[in-house]
Formats: sequence, C-alpha cells, structure tokens
Amino acid sequence: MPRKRNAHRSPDLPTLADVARLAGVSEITASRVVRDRGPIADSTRTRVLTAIAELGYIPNRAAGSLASAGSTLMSVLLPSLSNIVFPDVLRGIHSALTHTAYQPVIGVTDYDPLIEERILLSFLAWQPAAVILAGLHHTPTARRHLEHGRFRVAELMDIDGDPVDIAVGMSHRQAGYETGRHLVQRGYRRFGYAGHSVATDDRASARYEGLCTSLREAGLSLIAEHRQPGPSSTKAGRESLEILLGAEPSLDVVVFPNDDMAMGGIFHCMHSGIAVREKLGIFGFNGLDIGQAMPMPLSTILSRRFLIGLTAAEKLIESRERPQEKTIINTGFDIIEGATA
Amino acid sequence: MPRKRNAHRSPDLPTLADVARLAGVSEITASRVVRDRGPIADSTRTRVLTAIAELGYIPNRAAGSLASAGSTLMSVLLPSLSNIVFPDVLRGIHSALTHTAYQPVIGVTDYDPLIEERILLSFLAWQPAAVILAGLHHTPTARRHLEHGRFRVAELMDIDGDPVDIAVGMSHRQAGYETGRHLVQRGYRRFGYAGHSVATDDRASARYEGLCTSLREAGLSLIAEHRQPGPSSTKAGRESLEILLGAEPSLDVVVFPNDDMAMGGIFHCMHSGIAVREKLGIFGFNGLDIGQAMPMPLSTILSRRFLIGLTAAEKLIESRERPQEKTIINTGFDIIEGATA
DNA sequence: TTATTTTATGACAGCGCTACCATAAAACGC
DNA sequence: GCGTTTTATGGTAGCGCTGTCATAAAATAA
Repeated sequence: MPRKRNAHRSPDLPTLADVARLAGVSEITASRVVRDRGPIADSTRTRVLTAIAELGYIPNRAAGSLASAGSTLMSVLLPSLSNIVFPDVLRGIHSALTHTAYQPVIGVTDYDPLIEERILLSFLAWQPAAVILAGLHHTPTARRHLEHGRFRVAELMDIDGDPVDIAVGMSHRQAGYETGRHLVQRGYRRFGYAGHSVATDDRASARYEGLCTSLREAGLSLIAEHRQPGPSSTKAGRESLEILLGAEPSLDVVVFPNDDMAMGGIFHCMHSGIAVREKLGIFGFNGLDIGQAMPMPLSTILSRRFLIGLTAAEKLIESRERPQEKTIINTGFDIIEGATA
Repeated sequence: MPRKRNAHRSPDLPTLADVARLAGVSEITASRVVRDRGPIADSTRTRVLTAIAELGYIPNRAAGSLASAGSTLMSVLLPSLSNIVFPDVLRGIHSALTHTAYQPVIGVTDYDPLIEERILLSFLAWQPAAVILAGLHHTPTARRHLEHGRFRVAELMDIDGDPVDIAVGMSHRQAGYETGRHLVQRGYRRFGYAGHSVATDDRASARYEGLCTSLREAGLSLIAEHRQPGPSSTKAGRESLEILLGAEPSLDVVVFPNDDMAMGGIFHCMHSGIAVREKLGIFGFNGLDIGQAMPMPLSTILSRRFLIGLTAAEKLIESRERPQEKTIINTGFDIIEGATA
C-alpha cells in the first residue's frame, strides 16, 4: 500500500513538481531554471520564476544533494572560538562565500585531533563540497578520509608541512625565528617566555621553537619561561608574567604566544609600575586592533587571519576537482615595531 | 535504460545496503542500529557495528534527511563575527550541541534584515531542526517563514518584544536604564555618549534609549554625543571620545555602546593624560575579560553571551515540536562597578 | 535545398535512506 | 494453557530532486 504523499509532513510544502505544473513545464526544466543550468528560453524562465514566487517555493537541498551526489556545504573545523583569531578566519571564509551558493558548517575541535576526526566524519555525511581545517596535523583516519574524499581540502594557518590539497597560511616557525632576531637586534638579551598550557596549539609551539632557534644562533637562550594552566587569555597573560618575573626578575624582554596574553603582560607592568620597553620589552603575536589602539602600541607580528580564510575559500571554490599539484599559499607576516619592545 | 549504479560517483562509497548485506540483516535493521532506534538484539547490533567499521561506512545524511523530512542541522544567523560577542554566543551554542547529533550552520547578516532573510531562506532548503537568530526584528517575509516552519526558533540577545517561539537574552533597554541610574547615583552629571554609526544594531540603540530615559527621569540629559562612522572597534572608541571631548570638554562621564569602544576611550585618556574616573568616567557594556584584566578594571555591564547561546541551544533540542506557549528566558545582567566610573 | 549543429525541452529512473505496516517469536498475565 | 503484550525484524514505497538519454525545433553551413 503506497504511503500517502507527504503523510508525515505538514504543512505541505510546494515541491518542484508543483512549480513545474503551475508554470506548464516539466520538472527538469523547472530544475534547470532554479539552478541556472543549460539553455532556457527567456519566456520559459519567466514563467517558472513567477510560479516559484507565487508558491513561495524553497528547493529541498537534501533531495538535490542526494540526486547529484554533492552539496554546497563547506565544512569548517576550527580549534577554538574563544580567541578572535578564528572568528577572523571565519569572517574571511564567509566573505568569500557571500555571493556563492556555498554555506559553511562549522565545528570546534578544542585543539584535539580526535575531536577533529569525530566532527570531520560527521560532516562528511553531508557530502560537503570542501573541507577547511586548521593546521597540517590530523589523525591517520582523518588524513585518510581527507585524501580519498571527493571534495576539496584546505588546511589553514600553517604552511610548514605537506598539505592534502591546499595550504594557506604562514610559517609560524619563521615568525618565531624573526621575533628572536628582531628583539636581539634591538638589544634585548635576557629573554623570557610567558605562555599557556594548551600544548596542542601547534602554531604556538612552532613559534616557540623558531624563537629558541634564533636565540641559539645569537648565542642566547630563554632564561626563564612559564606556562599558565588553561587556555590563552588576557588574564592568563597577566598572571603568567607576574609568576615569571617573580621567579626571574632580571629579564629584559618577554615574548608571549599572542597579543591577548601580551596585553595582559602590559597590564601587569602598568599595575606594578614596570616601565614597558625601557625596563621590560613585551612582544606578542597576531597584530590585533586593540593592541594597536593602545597609547603604546603593542610590538607584535601581524598575521593575516581574514586573508587566510578568504584566500582559502576562494581557492576551494575555483574548481570542484582536486588538481594534481598541491597548492601552498604563503600569506606572510609583518613585524609591527610598536612601542613595547 | 537504467542508469549504472553510482555512475557519476567515484569511488563507490559503501551504502547502508552494503552494511546490511555484510551483516546479514535487512537495510532497515542496519538503519536502526545506526540511528539507535527501536529494539535491537545485542548480537544483531554487534554484527552491524562490525560491518560498519569494516566497510568504513559513513551514513548519507542527505538521503536520511530526504526520507525523514528533517535534518539535524541548526541554522545560526549572527549579525557579525568581528566583535567577540557573537563568537561567544556561538561557543555557547556549540557547547550545547557537542554531544548531540546537531550541527550548526552559520550565516552572517551584517546587521541587515534583508541579508538575514536571504540567508534564512537558503538555510531552510536544508530543512533545519532549528533556527537561531539575533534579535526580534526581522523582515515580514522572514517572520512569516519563521512562524510557519516546522522547526524550532530561538531569537537571542534581546527579550523586549514578541518572539516567534523562544527568546533568550536580556532587556537592553533596562541595561541602558540601569547604566544611567548607576552613574547618576555615583555623582556623575555631565553625560556624553560615544558610539558608532551602525544604526541597525538594535541592542545598542535600545541601551541608548534606556540611558536617555533614566537621565531624563533624573532631570538630566546627554550633553553631547558623537557617532564614529563605521563599525564598532577600539580604535573607533578612541577616536570617538577624542572628537566628543573636542566638542564638549566639560563632560564628567562618557558611556560607550560596548567594552571595545570603552577600552578605546580609556586609551585616549591615557594618551591625553586625562585621569579616568576622577576627571572622566568611562562606562562600557559586555564585561569582556580584557577590560577586567586591566589594572583599572572597566566599569561595565556583564552580559552573558555564552549562557545565552548555551541556553538557547539546550531549549531548542528539548523538543522537536513547537509548544503552544512562547518561552522567554531572561539571562539578566550585572553591573560591574570596576574602577573607571 | 539538404545536412549538420545548436537550442530548448522532456521522460524516466534512481540517488540512499526511513516511515509505515506487517509478522513472527518470545515473554507475560491470569 | 490461551490470549495479550512486548521484542525483534523485514518488505516496500517513496521522499524531491537531478543525471542520462532522447527528441523536436530552430539556426547555420554547405
């Protein structure tokens, strides 16, 4: 016995068949108008569009996706939303997708590759057109799915490694390295590092290692370091610097893993009457607006988060097919001299 | 002539039929195991799960969605991602969805109801289980779809109005009102307002009006105000205060639409040697961490962004059916006395 | 003119899954 | 022991759309 049409649906939403009937054309022709595919006579198009407007027709993307074995969804997997960095990336992605049919589906991994894998698999159930992830480090299972899937893949932020398809970002190792060179050149010798405890933030680790390398080459090293438990925040930066200076008051410069924490460092200095730059240099990473709006602009490195997201999404929608060649796009970085180091 | 199975697909992904065949059960039984529905014998479940693992089966959500006329997608429409406020809301939403099957699809409206309408319609094509929007003000078309759709609806941030289904947030009018009362009580008399030009930020407007009302009741009024062109930012706050004080140096307190801009105001004072609180009170809105990490914590109002997102998403997934009664949840706010006003 | 290409449209099956109904076997009530 | 409920499973149709192939009409070429 056939199930009553739309038996479990209410109210009865108009379908493409309703549109076709009203416009006096076949379903497939109506479909072509909706998708703007193939040759359609102007008069036909008009009739169909009128019918669509009249019925308030909304296409069913699940049906379309099933029939065509593909969707216009773009899976975006970000490590975190707490820091403005990833919302900035997301803004860039969104900006590239604004006037396209693509829609971002987002997941948050908490910097955990296993969570990333779990969310990735659940996203793949939607047959996304593309997947965006942060970093080049994934679980073997995730990597396997990324490599064999029929979708484009972009790995963001970092470019030190071998991407699946497209990588867009900068060399964090080099950023750390240049931070060290810059500060040594400015005369700083007694280096401290005030970080946080999320060890899986691969980018922060890469910058840290780059910093150590350049110090080593200059015959120097980190005299003291402290990692505050928990995630990165302004408060954590403030506390971290306080503890660091308590243990080792002789430092003349402290590098932070990002601007938020560096701002906290500056606040600690303001509170404790430590003359920033003269007595203690403070250096961050990211080049956030707020740091540059301070009376004493933060010395930091500008990362181009928005551009990274924008570029990645634009590249992804260029072609449905994954090309033979892998693409690596270096968005670079700039040292912002600022007034704090 | 029948189309070759999976003709336009490569490689051939395993389907539920493959799983069922390998496990020696019917498709529907395999489907029940995947979805954890109905009574299944333990031995059967095990066989099916083994088959799933062996084949690396990933369910096709488009097919599932089509067959069941519903999805596990949650459409999230936010005005902006530039300010940390909406990422905070998104974190809350995400947090509520973490161990559920729901997945957020996000769109950014730029505070424009027409863009909101356009994105909403494109999201409805996925038959979402729920829709989350900011504010209670939408286009008539959007409102109509929200009211007649077979999905739950949550309108976030503001509760001053008539929601479609669920509203979660606080009264921004009241927050503005309390801001005025608080500052008058602390002895401030010569009020200024340093805002930005995005007139469609309904919440900021509501707070502004609440502030004006309480000042009026106290026999006072805004002596001067300035709105910096463009969106809210720390830099805009700094510039806005500078212009405001240039036009009216006699102010003893300035209210900002949010903490970002208020921080900019403080930076202007630091730069110009104006003693904050003694010479000029500064008041913000949101209670961002960074403002509280300053040596002189920002006087502001704590809005509970994370909680708003979390509560809304939790409420939405409680039931698929929209209840008769509308729900309004007031997450409230707190005045943070701080040290700047 | 006639042959060929281009333009415009349609018939139809099937994408992979789940709602609906049916059924058989096991457990339970009295 | 016999009817009733519960548990476990399956057959089948169809969700709404689009890929494939076919076809007719119009435009172009020879």
